[in-house]
Amino acid sequence: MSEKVRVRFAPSPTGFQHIGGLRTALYNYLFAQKEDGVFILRIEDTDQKRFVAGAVENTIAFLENFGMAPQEGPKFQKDFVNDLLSEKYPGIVHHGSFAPYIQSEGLASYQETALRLVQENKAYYCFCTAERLAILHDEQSKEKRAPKYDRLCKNLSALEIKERKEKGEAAVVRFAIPGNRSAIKARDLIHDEVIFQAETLDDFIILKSDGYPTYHLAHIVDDHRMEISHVLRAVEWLPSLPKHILLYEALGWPLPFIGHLPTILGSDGKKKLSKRDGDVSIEYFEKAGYLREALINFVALLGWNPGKGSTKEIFSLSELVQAFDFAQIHKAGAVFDLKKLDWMNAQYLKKLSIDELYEKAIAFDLLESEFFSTVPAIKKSEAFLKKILAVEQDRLVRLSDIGIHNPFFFASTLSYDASLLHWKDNDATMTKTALVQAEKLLSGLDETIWDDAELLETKLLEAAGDKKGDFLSPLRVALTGAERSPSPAQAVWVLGKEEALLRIKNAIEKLA
RNA sequence: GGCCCCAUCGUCUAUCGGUUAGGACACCAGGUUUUCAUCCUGGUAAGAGGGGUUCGACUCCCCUUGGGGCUACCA
Repeated sequence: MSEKVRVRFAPSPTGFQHIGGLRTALYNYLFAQKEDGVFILRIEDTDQKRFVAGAVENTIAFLENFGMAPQEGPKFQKDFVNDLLSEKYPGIVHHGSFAPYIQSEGLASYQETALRLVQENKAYYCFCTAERLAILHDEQSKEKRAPKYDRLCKNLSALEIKERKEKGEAAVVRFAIPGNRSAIKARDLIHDEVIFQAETLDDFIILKSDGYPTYHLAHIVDDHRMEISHVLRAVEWLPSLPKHILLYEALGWPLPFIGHLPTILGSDGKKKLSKRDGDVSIEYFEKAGYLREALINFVALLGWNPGKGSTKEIFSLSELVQAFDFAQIHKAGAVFDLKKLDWMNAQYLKKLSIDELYEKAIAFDLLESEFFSTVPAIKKSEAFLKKILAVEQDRLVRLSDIGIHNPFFFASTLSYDASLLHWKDNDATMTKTALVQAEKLLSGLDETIWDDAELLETKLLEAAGDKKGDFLSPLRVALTGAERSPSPAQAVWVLGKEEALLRIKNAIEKLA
């Protein structure tokens, strides 16, 4: 490949980024990095009706947050190159020498291209109303024929077109499917050769009556203008590939390499992932406590794998760049399995240092959660939280799990049934003996030992001897009041001398 | 209806004509452990069906079946 690799992620600003968008962006980014090419963001906002305010800003932030900042595209104002944007996108400018990167900012280029096709007799104006089209489609589907435009407007005279336009009749521009083709052969990076029947193709609209282009025209004009070398997009586009090929041919432009990515399916294993499968937005997963690194890693493996017999599954972004190769991209769709995401997220959480984990937790706004709203300030301190994190790290699946499984660490008083203190069939006397012994041991320990969880563990195990359950179980319950909890040594370490001893004393009183 | 795509354990997948079909998640059992979790060991579990091609097919071809996508002045 001698030509420079230039790829683009081209979402429309119709909502927030979702799992499928993350993967499309990721594969494009990985390929660009791998080939030392350019990764471009382009906004396809040619549908005025579906425009969602804030979506462009959200998309830019999304790519930056996930470490996939594009080299070219719309950017926040701080490092702009030129600012040709209308007031529709305040605070955003074009970054790169192929501006505009937002389609609504360059309508003239699509209109000129459409006009050129009309002049060359490869496209034509159509004045048919939505009503007529609906009736036509109804008739055709009743006769079980494929809905197809009947070309009523195809041979309108120049004069008639002029008159109707002057009368104010709305017109679209339709591409005229050439009649000299029986089949259209396409070469796909992932699907290899795909052959389409030309006779099934409709004279599709390339320019809408509001002057905006449709996707079909717009993306081709821009991919050509931006010298895009490879297009990696969702497989939903595969059926319209022959239209695009015909457009490229009519325009006399070379076709980029095109690959169609497999679907990401919902948990039912059938339909493509959608809102029906719970929220699929990236924001939802971030709020649920999944790490971006884990999300990237997980989504990368949905439809791709390193191949060559590799069993590696944990990949950093840079490792993905190294391993990426679209010869290994799958054709079949992949089910989004939340359980495996949970596992992967837990793996990432375990790898972090306590300081890193703490930073993630704070960035996650952990302390603003409902659980922490009732926690006293002293137990929201950095020192205390880091102890909690150290104890919980191996048990965490998501950041949102922090604290909630061990509420007793945050409570000021414990409420539990005294019978819980007894180890197996032990009676009250034995339990009391164990707790008194523990209290004696702990109150006699040197202050420095209290900061050392491992040493505390050693001391407690020493004292327990071969009667671990008899000694440690009552102590654990005395400290936590819970059937399940971290170990007594960890509980003692987290709570500190004063609170630990108080809880043991309360437990002894419960037995009296 | 038409067109197009797809098909290995429940799920993600390895295999690119010759393997006891491998790994991971999930699940089950056992071990470590004072409980929970982590961790370790083991186990259950797959080439949709039918034809070809071939000395030999999960692998190549065809058909069937099943699933999905597209079929808008949405992308």
